[in-house]
This record gives sequence, C-alpha cells and structure tokens, in this order.
Amino acid sequence: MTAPILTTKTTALERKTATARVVALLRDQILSGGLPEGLQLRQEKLAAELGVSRVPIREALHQLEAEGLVRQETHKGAVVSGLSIDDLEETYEIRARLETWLLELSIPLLGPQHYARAEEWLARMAADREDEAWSSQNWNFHAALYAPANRPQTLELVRKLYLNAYRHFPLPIRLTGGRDRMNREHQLLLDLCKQGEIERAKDHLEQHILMGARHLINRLKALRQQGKSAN
Amino acid sequence: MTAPILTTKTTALERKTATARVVALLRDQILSGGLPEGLQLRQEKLAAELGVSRVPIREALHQLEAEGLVRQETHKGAVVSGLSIDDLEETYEIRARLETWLLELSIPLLGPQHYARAEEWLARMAADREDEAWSSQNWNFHAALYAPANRPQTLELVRKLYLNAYRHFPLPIRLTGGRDRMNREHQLLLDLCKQGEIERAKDHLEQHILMGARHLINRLKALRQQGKSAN
DNA sequence: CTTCGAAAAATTGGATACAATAATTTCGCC
DNA sequence: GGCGAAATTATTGTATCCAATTTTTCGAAG
Repeated sequence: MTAPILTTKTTALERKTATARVVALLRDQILSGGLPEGLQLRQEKLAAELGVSRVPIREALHQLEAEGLVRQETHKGAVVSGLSIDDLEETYEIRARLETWLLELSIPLLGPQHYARAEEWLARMAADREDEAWSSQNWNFHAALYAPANRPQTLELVRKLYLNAYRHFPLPIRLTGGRDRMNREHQLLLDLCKQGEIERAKDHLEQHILMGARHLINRLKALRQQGKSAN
Repeated sequence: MTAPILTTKTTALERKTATARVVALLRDQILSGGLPEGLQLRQEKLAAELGVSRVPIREALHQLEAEGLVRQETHKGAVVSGLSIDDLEETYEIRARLETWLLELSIPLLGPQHYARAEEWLARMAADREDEAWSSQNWNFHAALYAPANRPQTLELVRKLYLNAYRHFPLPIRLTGGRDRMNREHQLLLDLCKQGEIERAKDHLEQHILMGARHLINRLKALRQQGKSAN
C-alpha cells in the first residue's frame, strides 16, 4: 500500500462516525462535571449545537445509558445520572477490593520502568499545583502500579468507577485532606512496593482509598444537607 | 382514574419502546447462547424479523455494544462479541474477589428467611435434573446468600459477569465436574455460613469459583483446539 | 488458473419526515 | 381570581429516504 497523495480528506480523528464523536464528547463533559447531574439532555438542542441530526444523538444517548452516565425514561428524555451517597461509598469499596488485589499481583512483578512511570506521575501532580488535571494524574499513578498485574478488564472496570465517582465532588472539596497528605500516602505506597511489603502495601492502599472516600463523602454530605436547607 | 374500558391497546409489556424490546430480546438471545459468538447481526434482517425499522435496531446495537455483548466497526456492522480464554479467567477472578467480599459482609446478617430462599434454589436445582435453567438457579442461590450484604451495584456487576461468562461454554461441558460435586459444594457453603465460619466459607467459595472456572476453561481449551485442527 | 481492478450490489451511517406521547397554554366556568 | 378540561405546543419514537463505504462480482490480462 502506498502513501496517500493528498490528505484533504477527513483527519484520522474525524473519520469516526458522528455517533462516536457525540458519545466521546458527552462522556467527557459528563465525567468532567461540565454537564451536572440531573440536567435534561434535549435531543434537538444537542443536535443543533453539535451540528448533526437527532439520529446520532439518540444512538449516543442509548450508549451512555448503558454506561450508566444518563438515564432515559420513555417519552421523557434523558437526564445526566447521579450517584447517591450509598452508591458512592459502594463504588469506593469495590475499588478498594479490586485495587488491593491488582497491587498484590503487581508487586512481585514491578520493575524499574514501572517505578519510573509512577514517579513521573507523582512529579506531575506535585508540579501542576493548582491544576484540575490532578484526578487524571492520580489515576495514572495508580494504574502504573497495577500495570504488571496484566488484568485489563479489572483495570478498565476500576478506571470507570474512579472517573464516575469523581465528578460528583465539586472541585472545592476534591482535594480535601490536602495534597500534602495525598503526596505522602502515594510516596509511602511506592516505597512499600519497592520493599516488596505486599501485605503492608495492600493495607495502606485500602486505607488510602477508603479514608479518602470517607473524607470526600463527609464533606459532600454536609454540602448536600446545607443545599437542602438553603432551598 | 377509572379502569380502561377496553384493553385493545398494547399490553403492559409491549408498552415499552421498540428499541427497549429489541435490546431485551437480543440480550436474552446472546446471553443464552442462541446467537453464537462471531455472528453478524445485519440490521435489515433483524428489522424484518422483528417487524420494526432499522432505527430501533441501531439504537439497540449501540446499547448492547456499551454492555459489551456486541462489537461494532464503522461501516462493517455488528457481531456478537466473544471472550478470550484470558478474559474468561479474569472474569472468574473478579467474581472470586467480589463474591468472597459479599459473603463476608453477609454471613453475620444471614437469617432464616435467607437460608430458606437459598435452600429453595438448591432444591430446584436438584429437581430440574436435566434442565437448562440450572445456571439461572445457581445464580439465584448465590445471590440469596449475598442479599443481606446490601451492595446492589456489586451484586449487579457480579451478576453480569456470571451471565456473560456462561454463554461461552457449550451446554455439554457446562456441568462438567458433575452436578453431584456442585451440590456438595453448595451444601457445604451453606453449612459454613450457618455456623458463622466466615474465613472457611470465604475460602471454600473462592475454591468453588476458581476451581469451577478451571474445569470449564480446560475443557473449553480442548474443544477450541480440536475445533481448529478440524478446520 | 490466478490476480488485479473496476463496476455492481449490499450494507451501514445520517437526515428528513411523520406519528405518538407528554407538557403547556388557553379558555370556559364557578 | 382560581380550577379543570380541551386545545396547542414541545418533545420523543419510528419509518422512510439518501449518502457514504464496504463487499462482492465479473472480466481481462498475465
């Protein structure tokens, strides 16, 4: 096969179907909090804004419904879905359960290249001090440690849980407990891995996840309570 | 509101949208093995068979794609998705990890009503000796034991993993190891729960899941190998 | 006989048009 | 003015039509 003469045609990215583009865009917007929980997603409006007909919009909404990001009721349309406090807590419990397992499998297989990647993400987190990219970097750090476990389905599942939880915490409370504590915990986790302290590393990771969740959820509870009385 | 004079209109079940009906039907067919892995799902053909236009079909396919039951490639259509041997193994590992956790949470909360339900499913499994409903009954037995844990997301997740794995095993090999062994293991699990032996129950459940998986997968491997050479 | 390529057919992706249902407004009545 | 029913509007669900792409067919050259 020879190289194409002209690349006047659509770029590689735009070569996806309209439906796929709509899915990607809406998913990003929802997961980043740009489209808040409870928002009505009107097909015609979305179609106009994105410059497509309603057909790709509808196909995208069905896909996002299956992913749990929106909920549809017959003849009433789609709304951005939310998670209850209980749902959030359970999400973190599942993560704790699966991530400690991934870590256990990983530790004996971790090599210099993995540590390098993990430390790179730690450094970026420390550098972008006020950035909102933190949650993505945080995930990449964790994922770097789980990579050698070679459990792609589990990793993908945990990633979805992670991303889907974060959007429910307003930015001001996301870094509760302080970056310093987070950095310390990450560093300790890394050290325990390097020392091959499987059990201690697992315990620490579990605490890291569950305690982080507890802090976040407590502040979210307070916020929601306050929001109610303010109505 | 007064009762309707005539019920000439659609029944309660048919009142769902065409898309929802198509999703439900295709999902059932795929999970039960009626539509084998790799089968091409032609939109027009499905539309004709189900008596709807292609639009609901396409919306349904997008939903099923997000559920992981079909895979779509641009302009090439949808095929029923399959799981590799590695995927199957990982599926069972995740189940082992999450179900032991559910059981741990459940055991202290299990009461007579839960045991009654569990035993009811055991009895049905013993009764329908040659039935294909076995896998569903088996799941219901397990679910009965996990109910008091009150972790709906986890339960649903595990249920999906369970159902999605089973369809890949042809019926002849599904009950490998024999119903007798299965019955014994289930009975032992139930006894350990009743005695409050949390750790032993967890260990036994883990073995039950992982060993069952190993048997099934070994036979599947042999079958696929044989299928290849027979080509 | 095989292989390459162009035309034809089949199939999917998307837009428009229409039907069914839900939400809103209007209007008569008290 | 307030209330309820009917009409109007808005929105979703489905079918039909057209465009874009892939697959197949078929023929000619090697």
